[in-house]
Amino acid sequence: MTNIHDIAKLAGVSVSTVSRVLNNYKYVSEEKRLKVKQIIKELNYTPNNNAIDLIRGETKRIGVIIPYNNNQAFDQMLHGILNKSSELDFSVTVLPSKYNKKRELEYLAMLKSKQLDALIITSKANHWDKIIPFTQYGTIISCEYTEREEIGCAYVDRFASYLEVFQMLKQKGHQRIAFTTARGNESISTKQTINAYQNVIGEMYQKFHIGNCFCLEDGYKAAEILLNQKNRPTAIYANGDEVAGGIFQYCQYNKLQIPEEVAIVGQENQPIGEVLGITTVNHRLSALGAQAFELAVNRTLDKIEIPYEIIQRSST
Amino acid sequence: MTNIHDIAKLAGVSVSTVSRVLNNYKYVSEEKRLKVKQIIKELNYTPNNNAIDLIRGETKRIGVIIPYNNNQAFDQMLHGILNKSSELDFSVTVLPSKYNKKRELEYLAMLKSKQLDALIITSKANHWDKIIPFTQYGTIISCEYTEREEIGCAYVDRFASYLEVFQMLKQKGHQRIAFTTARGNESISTKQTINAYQNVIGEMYQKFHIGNCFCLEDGYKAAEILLNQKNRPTAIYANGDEVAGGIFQYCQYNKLQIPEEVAIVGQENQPIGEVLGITTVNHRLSALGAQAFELAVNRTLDKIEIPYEIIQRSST
DNA sequence: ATGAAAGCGCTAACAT
DNA sequence: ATGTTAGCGCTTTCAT
Repeated sequence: MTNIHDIAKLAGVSVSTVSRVLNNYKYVSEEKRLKVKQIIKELNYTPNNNAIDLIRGETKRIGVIIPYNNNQAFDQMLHGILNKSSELDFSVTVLPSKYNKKRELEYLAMLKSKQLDALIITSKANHWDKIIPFTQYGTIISCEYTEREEIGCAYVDRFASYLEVFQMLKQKGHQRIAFTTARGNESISTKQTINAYQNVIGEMYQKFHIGNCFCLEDGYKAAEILLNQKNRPTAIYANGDEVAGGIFQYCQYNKLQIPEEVAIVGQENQPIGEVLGITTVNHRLSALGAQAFELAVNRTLDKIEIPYEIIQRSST
Repeated sequence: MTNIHDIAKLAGVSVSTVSRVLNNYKYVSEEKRLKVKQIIKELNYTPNNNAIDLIRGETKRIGVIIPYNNNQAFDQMLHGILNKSSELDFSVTVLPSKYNKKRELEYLAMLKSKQLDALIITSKANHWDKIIPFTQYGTIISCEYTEREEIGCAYVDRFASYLEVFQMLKQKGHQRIAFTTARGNESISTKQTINAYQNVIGEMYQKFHIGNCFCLEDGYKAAEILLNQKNRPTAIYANGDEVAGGIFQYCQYNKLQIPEEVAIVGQENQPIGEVLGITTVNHRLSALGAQAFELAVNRTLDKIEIPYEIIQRSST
């Protein structure tokens, strides 16, 4: 492997001069600059980035913790992040956590071991108290709101969006409203959904909440359970358009009129929802990811809210 | 920043002993090992990975070049890769190319500058001749078949799958078959599709080929163009289930019976296709990605074929 | 404008 | 079993 010393020797200059040429410093005579460039080209030399990272103490690399890597919501965030990374000169390393606390901490430790300049947490398993200490080693940006001032965040006011959906449904005359969520009660968004439900509808009715819904099939099964109850719900708020699609499919298969017999609302404005005419809440997760990435690159700890929008379609 | 020397000094040993403890070497007395570990804990010390990467000459990091980061097909490959990366102890850096040749070469140069141990190319813009030279700096794995023996690949026999679809359609009595593709004629899969078409149907009829189709909306527009011709096609082979979904939507909106008036075939077995009952070709892109990742990690240049499957549904 | 030299933080060959 | 030391390949003072 040819290195900076080889170049220096062959160009008849010192390593510092080569380094200056490499980094476009001024104060190098045009003559030597040209000579060095020529040798570099001849030897097809490229500097070793690990040495540069070591000495500079930064890598221009940003990590993104993603719990599931086949989930629409996190995919959207990742898309936003990746788009932004093309513009800025940073590369992104994707870190799948599956909400494993230990693994998540290992990823955080990558800040400490200088492998990452910053870390974007799309969703976390550990408590903030476990995470905050790592902010001394690099910027940490969250895609969920937190008051902790050591953490920057790009977030959407999910509680407000949940509230609005339940209110909209109630206004349309629905009294028995069910909903699905991804993780169980340990997740913030599940808590917020339940909270919003109680706020608008009142007492929580356990049989109208199905957890662990991620994909189409989960939605289908959820619908099966929900709609086979004696006093079945007249509206279902799904935690994603794919899940909503599964519910839609179940209704279609069982000849349940939408929205007359069952109204459906999804989330994230996916093509599947568009094609089925499912009312949805667009949380603009791609824009959120892009914003998070900008915060990470600029090492800014601002709290930036991304506005959501409800898209009315024929399913409500 | 505390480093290995600090630990050595405080533990009353040499740096090599600390290094040995760090790397779980034998031949360290239990006494010193304990002492070192204690000091490490006390100082909350973590080795600087850049120094390790520099000296070892490898990073345990694999790059993945992805042309579009909001495309079902590439998303699936990425999912497969990411899943595999959780098992193996490698991290993955995602490199969005948008088929920009210069950018793609910059990514390849990351092998040379030691930022990456290996590179997975899901789809490329440059000619192999431009890419091959970089194989001397690291393993390069392609997700498309190539005869070049310097390149390992995990691939699906797309030509065979295209052939089979056209044959299946022909057998069902279709004579006017149209199809959509992503990129134009510069892409391999477009060429293969056309090739298969000619092989089964005969002379290529330009008006039955719509390029630049990526999403639902593109499919809708393609259907609009295709189905408004005097001698319109009776079957459309879409280059993805989302595009197929757009075609489906157009047909539904315009009261065209599926499959009686228009048969539709998609690709990649996405939820949207499942819910709409669209016949599809599952190219098992996720498995393909996982396989590519394994090849990359093991620095193996094998050519491994992933079998595809055709899933018959009500749209044909 | 240019070069010498001191690191950056670590591993590993060599010696003991 | 442990320590000494020479790098890995680069940047950056500090002289000149």
